[in-house]
Amino acid sequence: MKQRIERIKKQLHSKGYKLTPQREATLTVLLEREEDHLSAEEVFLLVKEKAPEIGLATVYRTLELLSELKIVDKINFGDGVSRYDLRKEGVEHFHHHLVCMECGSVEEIIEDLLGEVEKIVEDEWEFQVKDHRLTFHGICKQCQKVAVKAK
Amino acid sequence: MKQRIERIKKQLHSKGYKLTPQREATLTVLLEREEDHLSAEEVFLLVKEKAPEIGLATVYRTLELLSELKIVDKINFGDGVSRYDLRKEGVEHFHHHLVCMECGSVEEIIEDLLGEVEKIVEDEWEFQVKDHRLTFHGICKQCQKVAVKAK
DNA sequence: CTCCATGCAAATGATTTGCATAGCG
DNA sequence: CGCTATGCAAATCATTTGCATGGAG
Repeated sequence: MKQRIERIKKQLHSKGYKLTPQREATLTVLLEREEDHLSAEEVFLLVKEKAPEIGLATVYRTLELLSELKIVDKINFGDGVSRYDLRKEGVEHFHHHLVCMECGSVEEIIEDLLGEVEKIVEDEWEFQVKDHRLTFHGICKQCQKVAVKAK
Repeated sequence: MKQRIERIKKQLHSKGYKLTPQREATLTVLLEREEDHLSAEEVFLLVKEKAPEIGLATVYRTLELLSELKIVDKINFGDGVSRYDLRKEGVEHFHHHLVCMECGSVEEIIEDLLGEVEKIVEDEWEFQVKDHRLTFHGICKQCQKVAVKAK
C-alpha cells in the first residue's frame, strides 16, 4: 500500500500537485475500503477518524482531483450520490458492477467482458471508444437463496 | 403517436392513474424528442410551451411515474442531472449509449450487444440479471473528422 | 363526495465556491 | 515571496415535499 501511495504521489507531482496529509488520508481510506463504493460523505466520515480537522469540501476537491488523474472513477448508481471507486493498477478501464436490487450490494467484475462488443461499436458505429460503464441490475446470489427459503 | 399515447393511457388507467393534460403534454414532448436525452428542466421548458401553467414539480412527478411504469428510463451520464429516455415499445431493456467526450452528443444503440455477456454473468457470478446499463465514452464520428481536419 | 393531481413555495441534500489563512519550496 | 491547498460558511443546483386548491368520475 505504501508503494501504491508513493506512485500516486509521483503522479500528483508530475502534474504540479502535492500529496498533502489530507490527500494521503483520503487515499488511505480509499485503499482500505477498496472493495466498497463510498460516497463523498462516507469518505469524509472515515477520513475524519484519521484526521479530524479535515473539511468536507477538501474531500470533494480531493476526489475530484483523483478523478481527473484517473486514479479513481466517479460512478453513479442512481441513488442520488456519486460514489468513488479506486481503479485497479495496470487495468485500463474495464471494470463493471453488479448491483443487487434487493439488498443494494455491489459486486465488482474486473474481467474484461466487452472486448468483442467494443469492436462492434468501433466498426459499426465508427465510434472511438475511450472508456465504458457497464452495470447490471438484478438479484445477487445471496438474495436468490433467501427468496427460495422464503417460499 | 396518437396510438402510442392511447396505449400509455391504458397502462396508466390499469394502475389507477389518470392521463391528465399535463401528463399528456409531457408525453408529447418526450415523443417529439425521442432521440434526445432531456433533463427534467429541459422537459419542463418544452412542456411549458404547450401548457404554460405547468409546474416543474409536476414534471418531476410525471417523469417519476413514467419511470415506475417503465415507460421511460432515468439515466445519468455523470453531468449532475438525471435524463429521461423513452423506452422503445416492445424492446425489453437493451438500450445503450455512446457519449462523445468532445461534443457531448449521445447516440443510441438499440441492438442487443450483451446477450453473451449476460449469460456469462448469470453463470459465472450466479447473478440474476434484470436490467443493465451500458455506456461508452469516446469520440464520435463527427469529432474524429474534425480532429483530422485540424491537423 | 372522494381521490388523485396540480401549482407554488419552502425544504432538503449533494456539491461547489469565495475568501482569508496556512504551509511547502 | 509565490502558489497550491485548506477549512469554514455561504451559495448553488437539482430534486422533493407540504399544503391548499382544482377537477374527474
